[in-house]
Amino acid sequence: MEQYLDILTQSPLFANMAESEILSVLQCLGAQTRAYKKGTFLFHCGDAANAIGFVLDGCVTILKEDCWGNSTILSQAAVGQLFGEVYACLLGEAMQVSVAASADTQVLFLNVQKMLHTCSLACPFHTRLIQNLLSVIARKTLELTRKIEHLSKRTTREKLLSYLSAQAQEAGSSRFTIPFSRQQLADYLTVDRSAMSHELCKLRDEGILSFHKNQFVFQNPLSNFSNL
Amino acid sequence: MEQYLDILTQSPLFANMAESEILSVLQCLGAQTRAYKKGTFLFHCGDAANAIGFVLDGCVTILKEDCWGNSTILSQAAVGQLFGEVYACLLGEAMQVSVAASADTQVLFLNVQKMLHTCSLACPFHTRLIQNLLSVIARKTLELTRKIEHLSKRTTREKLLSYLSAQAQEAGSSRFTIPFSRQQLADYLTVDRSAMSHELCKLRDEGILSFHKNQFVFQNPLSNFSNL
DNA sequence: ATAAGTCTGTTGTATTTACCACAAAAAAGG
DNA sequence: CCTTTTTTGTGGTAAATACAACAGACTTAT
Repeated sequence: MEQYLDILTQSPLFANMAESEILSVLQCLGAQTRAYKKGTFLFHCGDAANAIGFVLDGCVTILKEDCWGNSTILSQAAVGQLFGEVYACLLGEAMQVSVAASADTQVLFLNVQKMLHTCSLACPFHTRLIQNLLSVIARKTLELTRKIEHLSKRTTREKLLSYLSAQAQEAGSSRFTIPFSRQQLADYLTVDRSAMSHELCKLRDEGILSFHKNQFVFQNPLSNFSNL
Repeated sequence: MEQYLDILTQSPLFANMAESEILSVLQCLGAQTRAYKKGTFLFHCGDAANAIGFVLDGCVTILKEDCWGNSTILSQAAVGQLFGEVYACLLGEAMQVSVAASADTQVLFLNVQKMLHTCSLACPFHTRLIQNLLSVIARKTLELTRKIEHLSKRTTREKLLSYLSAQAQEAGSSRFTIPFSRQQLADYLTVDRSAMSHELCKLRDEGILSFHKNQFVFQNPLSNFSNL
């Protein structure tokens, strides 16, 4: 496990924990590592997960199969990332997704029940770990909520303005940089890239904003970025 | 607090806890009740919340104000429901929403840090409470993820099929009932009601599904509802 | 039973979007 | 420096959507 310590320490799940504390808590949880060949399934839809998966090496794909057999890739978890953390916190909840190894993969499994119950008296790092887990899931919820806010808008224009406005608010300035390319932004907002590009240019021509690459500036002098 | 016990016991946050245990844990957390007049703000955008709000009486509105001053109602929390639980788990995270009382309201505040740290040795109900909190947030994440799956589809037809297919999977049958009226379903999928109604009838005319009120049946004999 | 109100399906039209193809600009690589 | 690849803006067209308006079915209240 020592070989993976640099990956573990960078994960928000082990934030504010020393290397020795991480190793100690892993031992205390009886965390298990398992290897999967590329293409094999870690979980099938309908399974009940009771452990968080931490990708130590390789990559896994989270995918969904609808009732016609079509499968869609929902997301991927690369080295250092978690998967199944939501289901692991919901005992008895059947997974509605499947997880497959998209490369030869090493996964560390962390049992949430043990995390909550085992030796909480003896091991002070437990509290930290639980707090980190809460933070990880809460942050995910926050991100999903924001995304839904944008996706809930009807038109491409409204989705764009909702996203850009939120980015400006977060930056606390009418000048801000976004972490997406045009195609990535279109994917995030689930709109057509060229239609989005078209809207962006219309907004520019209307004098509402200007942009250069990933840097945007809201022009409207009425914009109020104080926390009203 | 005893007068609110029937409300508390029904909340998932206090699931599997006896009335005496709930009272005990509230005392142990030093939970505070506060009253708000209709129309007053509990939190403003930019504030940092460190406690979960539990609505004992009345109702609160969670709303967002964009940088042009337009405000949108995101959701409401009625009696027995929680708000701010996500921000309370993310210490130092500035709220991007505001919370206002939409009626004269009584709110019980539960400090998450105390929940994680205080007297975890002495009070065995702490573990239960933490597990419940994890479950509440994890379930919310799950619901948001599902909604995003549907909203991410481009067309009304695809959104409908995504939602209905998921409902059928959940019911484990091609015959299932949905908890929405047409207007509520259109709002959930953020599409136009009449356009959605139109698509529904097209799907019916194409022999893909049939429906009566809120009861739907997928007709396609190829439908496979096993957990493949 | 009647009336008022709500929910749902239907239609037509203006608007918006997706999709395609393409060219200019930028970035990456040799 | 030139070539190759990627990214981005632009235009046209077919398709999908929003919007409004309305009629029939169904509910609820009187």
